Amino acid sequence: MPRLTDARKELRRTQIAEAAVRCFSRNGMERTSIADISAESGLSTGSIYAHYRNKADLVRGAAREMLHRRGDTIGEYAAADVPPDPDELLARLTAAIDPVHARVGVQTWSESTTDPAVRAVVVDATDRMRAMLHDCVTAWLVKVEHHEPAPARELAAPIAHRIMALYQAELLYTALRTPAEQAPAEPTPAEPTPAEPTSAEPTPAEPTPTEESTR
Amino acid sequence: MPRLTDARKELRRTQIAEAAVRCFSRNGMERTSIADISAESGLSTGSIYAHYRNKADLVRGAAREMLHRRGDTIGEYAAADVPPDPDELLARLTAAIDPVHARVGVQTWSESTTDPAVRAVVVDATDRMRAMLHDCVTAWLVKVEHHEPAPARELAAPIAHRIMALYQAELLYTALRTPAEQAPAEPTPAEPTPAEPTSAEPTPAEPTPTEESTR
DNA sequence: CTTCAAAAAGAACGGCGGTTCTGCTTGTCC
DNA sequence: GGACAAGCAGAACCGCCGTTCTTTTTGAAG
Repeated sequence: MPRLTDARKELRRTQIAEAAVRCFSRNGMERTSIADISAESGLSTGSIYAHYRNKADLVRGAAREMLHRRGDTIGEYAAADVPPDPDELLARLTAAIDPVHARVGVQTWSESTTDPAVRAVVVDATDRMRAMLHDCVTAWLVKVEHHEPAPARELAAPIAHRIMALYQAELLYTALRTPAEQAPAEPTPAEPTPAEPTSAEPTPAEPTPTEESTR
Repeated sequence: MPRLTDARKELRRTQIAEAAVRCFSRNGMERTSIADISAESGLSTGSIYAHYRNKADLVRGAAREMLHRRGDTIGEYAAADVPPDPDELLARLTAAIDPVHARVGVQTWSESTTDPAVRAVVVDATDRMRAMLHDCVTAWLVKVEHHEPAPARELAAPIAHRIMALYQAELLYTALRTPAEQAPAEPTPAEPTPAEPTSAEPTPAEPTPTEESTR
């Protein structure tokens, strides 16, 4: 049966998921339409449904994709050969934060509030990452601080929990601080920007209010 | 001009805002329709628009309402006559967390990602609360630890920042841990629960997966 | 190279939901 | 207590968006 080869199919899925993440970062999950994701991914609306059952499934897939990618990135930063002390560890995690992922990450938390499937993904990723931090801190206690391995694991647990909490707060601050950037001007053939016909929102609101002040 | 008296009008606004918060807690902001809020508040769809210009305005109002209420609650807990030490302070803040507000709070963060007006509200509330913590910690340093007032304020800043971060993480954990409860069975005259006609979601998903495991 | 089912494109559909409109009702001011 | 603008209810409207259907293209297998 001539289907797409599994590798190619998986490629399509991540292609769509990554496009979705970019859209979410700009407009939020619920405000992003399938049409938006189609345009961003270069596919058509119909094709999306060949790879994801529906929008909820896509959201779940995109969340999983993003969290796994972030987990990998963080693993690299955190698991140096010589274990960093907790402050240094947190500093590295913080430095690795990508604003786009931070925004979508926070949106994912919000979605977890409502959708059990997304919550499962988020809770799993969180547990996974906390476990990694736990190992990391334990290694530091043993190799650098010369603790015994057994009590070290006990001591490491609350420290890892704390690092996790501070990291999540940092993620939130990044999401709040960074303004959502526009889509990178699609190469449309004509139309030299017809001077903004309508101002879109009936609520004028402050024109980008109090930018900095959370940190 | 016979309008409603200002007090009464404000009453309606908070009535609507509180109903909105309850709906948001159950279904999320975007999945909540104006009709839902109408039903919850006991008003009609048309009336809502006599008090809020549109849904975005309502969301902003509800967010402000909830954050102010939370700020007040926290102020009471935190500002005891004898200043608590940082650990005790955090413990009190944590104890005061209401699951409903936690969920809507996280949703508010997510909305800030997209809507500058909501972001302004959130950032303002955050700054306000951090300032309060700063005062609180400073008071503790001065009155209990017998520091000089001037350096105490310097010392208090990073501590307040940390307490804030840990509190926000705790808010997130509460939001992730607590399952969204159902609406409290409207007193509908007849219909003795006709055995759930359709299961609403095409994706069956796990029937409430891995409940606990985040903390 | 041919074949054939799957994948892709894009139009079409159906309904949900935000907003508005039309009378009826209420409460405030004189 | 009356009058009149407002609040209010509920129906009606309209556009958007998730999903599906139809047709065309693509690409793996023999």
